[in-house]
Amino acid sequence: MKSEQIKKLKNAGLKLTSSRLLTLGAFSSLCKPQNADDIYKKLKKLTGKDKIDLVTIYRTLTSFEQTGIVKKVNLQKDSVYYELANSHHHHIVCTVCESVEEFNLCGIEKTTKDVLKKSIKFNSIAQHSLEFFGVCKKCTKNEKRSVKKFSPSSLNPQCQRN
Amino acid sequence: MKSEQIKKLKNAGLKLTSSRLLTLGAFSSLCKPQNADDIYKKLKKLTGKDKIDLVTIYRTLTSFEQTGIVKKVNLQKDSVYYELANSHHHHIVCTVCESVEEFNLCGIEKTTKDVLKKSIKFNSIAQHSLEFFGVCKKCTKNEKRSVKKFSPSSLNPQCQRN
DNA sequence: TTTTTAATTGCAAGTTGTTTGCATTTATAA
DNA sequence: TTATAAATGCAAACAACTTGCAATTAAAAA
Repeated sequence: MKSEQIKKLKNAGLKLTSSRLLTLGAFSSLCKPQNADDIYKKLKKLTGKDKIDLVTIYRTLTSFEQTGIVKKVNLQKDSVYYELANSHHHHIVCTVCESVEEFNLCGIEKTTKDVLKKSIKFNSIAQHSLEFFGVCKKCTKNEKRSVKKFSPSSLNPQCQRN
Repeated sequence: MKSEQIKKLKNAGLKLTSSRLLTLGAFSSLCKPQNADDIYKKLKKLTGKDKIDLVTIYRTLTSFEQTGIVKKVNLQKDSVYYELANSHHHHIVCTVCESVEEFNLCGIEKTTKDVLKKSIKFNSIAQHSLEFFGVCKKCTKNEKRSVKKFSPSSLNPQCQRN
C-alpha cells in the first residue's frame, strides 16, 4: 500500500511534494532495483518532460532511505541501486550482461543469530545483504565466442539489461 | 601461500612486476577489506615514497580480480573494497562509524542450491555476497546524544575506522 | 482564506572515485 | 642480448554523486 509509505514521510516530518509522490510511484513491488538515473528517465518518459531534476531524485532517495521506505541493494555495479524496503528478496546478478534475477527464499535467520552470538562489537543486526553472482544461461552460451573475462561493469548486448 | 597467487598471475599471462608483488603484499589473510587508496597509503608508508601510482593500483586490483586473486566486498561504502579471494568470510558493518567486524560462519550452501533449483536464467553460481549491517555497541551507546540517522557514509570519530 | 515560515527544488558548480590515452619503462620470450 | 608486448606514470577525462544558493512551495499560523 502506498499510504503506509506516505505515513512514513509524514511521520518523519517530510513534506508531501509532487517529486516525492512521483518518485514513490516509480517503485513498485514488482520492479527490479533502480538507480537515480533509472528513475529520472522513467519519470521523464512518464511526465513527458523534465519535471524533476536528477539532483532532486538523489535527495529524495536519500530521504526515502532514511525514513525506511527504500533500501540500498548491492549489485556490484558502479551506481547505487534501491528497492522498496518492505520487499524482502535477493538477487542473482550476471557478471557478464548485468541482468538481474530475483529470488525470495533467504533462510539466513539462523546464521544471523549465530553471528550475533559470536560477535564482539555488535549486539543487533538491522539488515543484511545477500546477493549471488554468476554467468547467466544466455551469456554462458555466448561465452566460447567471447574472450571476455569477469568484469561486472561490462555490458553484453546479447542479454537485455536489468 | 603467496606462491599460489603468483602462479595465478603467471597462468593468466601477467608479468611479475614489483607493483604487483607490492600490492599482493598489502593483502594478508588477516587484514580487513581495503580499497585502492588504503593500499596506496599503505605502500607509500612502507616504501617510504610514492613508488606506485594510484592509477597502477586501480589497474592491479582489476587484474587481480579477473585472475581470481582478490574479490570485491560489498560494504555499502562509496568506494570498492577488496579482500583475498581465498578467504571465505563475511562482514558486519556499523552503519554509523563504518567499522567492520568479520565472521566466518556462512551456512548458505543450502540456500545456494535452492536458489539454483528455482532459477530460470542461471544454472550456476560463482560467488555470493553476504554482509550484515547494524549499529555497533560503541555507537549505540553514543546514540542518545547524537541525532544522526542511518547514513552509511557518515563517520563517527568515537569508533576507529575500518 | 491569506499570510508566514521553513522545507524543498532547480541550477550551476564542486567533489570523489575511477578510467583512459599516450609516451616511457620493464619483464620476459626469442 | 635484443626484441616485443605488457605495464607504468602522468595528465586529463569521466561518471556518480553532493553542495551552495536563490527561487518555489507545502503546510502551519493567523
